[in-house]
Amino acid sequence: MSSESTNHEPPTADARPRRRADAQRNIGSLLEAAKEVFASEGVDAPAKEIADRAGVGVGTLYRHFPKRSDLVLAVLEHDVEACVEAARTLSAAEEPGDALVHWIGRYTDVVATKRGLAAALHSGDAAFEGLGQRLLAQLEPSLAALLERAEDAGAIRRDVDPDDLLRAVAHLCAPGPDGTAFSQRMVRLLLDGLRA
Amino acid sequence: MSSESTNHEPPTADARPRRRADAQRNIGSLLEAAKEVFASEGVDAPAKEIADRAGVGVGTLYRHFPKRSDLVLAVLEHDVEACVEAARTLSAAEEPGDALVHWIGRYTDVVATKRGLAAALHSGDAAFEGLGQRLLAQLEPSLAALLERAEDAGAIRRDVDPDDLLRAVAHLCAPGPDGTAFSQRMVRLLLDGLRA
DNA sequence: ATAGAAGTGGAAGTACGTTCCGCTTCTATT
DNA sequence: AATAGAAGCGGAACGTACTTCCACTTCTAT
Repeated sequence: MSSESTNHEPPTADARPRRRADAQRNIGSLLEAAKEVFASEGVDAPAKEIADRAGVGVGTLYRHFPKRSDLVLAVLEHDVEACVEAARTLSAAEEPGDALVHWIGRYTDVVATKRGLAAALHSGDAAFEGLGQRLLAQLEPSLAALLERAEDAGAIRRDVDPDDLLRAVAHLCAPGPDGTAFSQRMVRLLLDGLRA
Repeated sequence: MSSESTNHEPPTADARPRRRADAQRNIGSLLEAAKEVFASEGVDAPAKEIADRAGVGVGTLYRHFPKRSDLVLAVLEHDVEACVEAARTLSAAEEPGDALVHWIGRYTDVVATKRGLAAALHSGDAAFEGLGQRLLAQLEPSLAALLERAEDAGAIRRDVDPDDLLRAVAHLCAPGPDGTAFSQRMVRLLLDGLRA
């Protein structure tokens, strides 16, 4: 909980001169508060809860993050970047098949760990409009590269779409009575279905 | 849309003397209305919508179906029974492996067709408490029988839990941009993972 | 120091779920 | 057919949450 390095641009990032210092501070507080609240109550926790914990009014929350999905995405940014990075690292360090499996495992963890994320992704709720698309857009290239490499190595079949796979895993990550164990089992089963 | 044959017992069915005729009629109207509304707006449609369409007050809806899951389950009853029946029929008529695949296909249709059902099942929303458990309880024996037969025939691996499979398929059935096509594709992939 | 832009907070409007209870309708009984 | 009491009904009332809006505050460039 120290650095606020990432420069945030919720809406269109363009010819903005600069952002007032207090606004920047509030955005930081909101992100921190949201991370905590999301972890303990899920991504559909009341807006007031987050605003209160951040010490700002709800208006400020909505100003910076008009849709719930903006906030979720911002909180997830770090995880998503880590996934993209991991794809590079794994691809360089492991066999094509292993790299793929390990990366999927990591992605599974990210989604399964965020309480209510999987449900939110497919709730159809307007507040989460586009969340799935945006996550997909960021991760699709990473997975596509891993898949292609595995295909070329003959480790997996050739008819699997990266978007499909990302969506499927996200679906399977809804929390159940036995924590993430169920998710892990099912994702493994799905991966078995991938083999050539 | 003609017969109201099924005798409904939302709560505990026991030493109830009888049910007033108008109440029985209202329950019928509510089920019919709910089926229509669920189909067009999803299982989390506003309660008033359903009550209005049935021509009753919201109080009446809540009296007969205290939790949303009671209503959903009642509407699904017919589909669930058809699934149970299909398990018997398919098991008698087809090869073990084929029977399993066809049955899963049918189950997939049932879940994928109900707008919002998959999302509701894992929303964690209190209103849907126990819905998953109850559906699982009704369908588990059917699938267990099919699985065992397929296992004995050497068609599939032996480490698959019927509950897991039912839950996994239900998860995969959340509606996406391409209708049920995605669900079907993913379930097929999962089934490929099942092979011995 | 100051003008004006940027940002803030929370009240107000909206929507929906759920409960509660006075009133209506049914049914068993005579 | 009349009637008493049980069963059921409707919808107003209340609570919770989302979202918008604008008078007011705070910041920053000059």
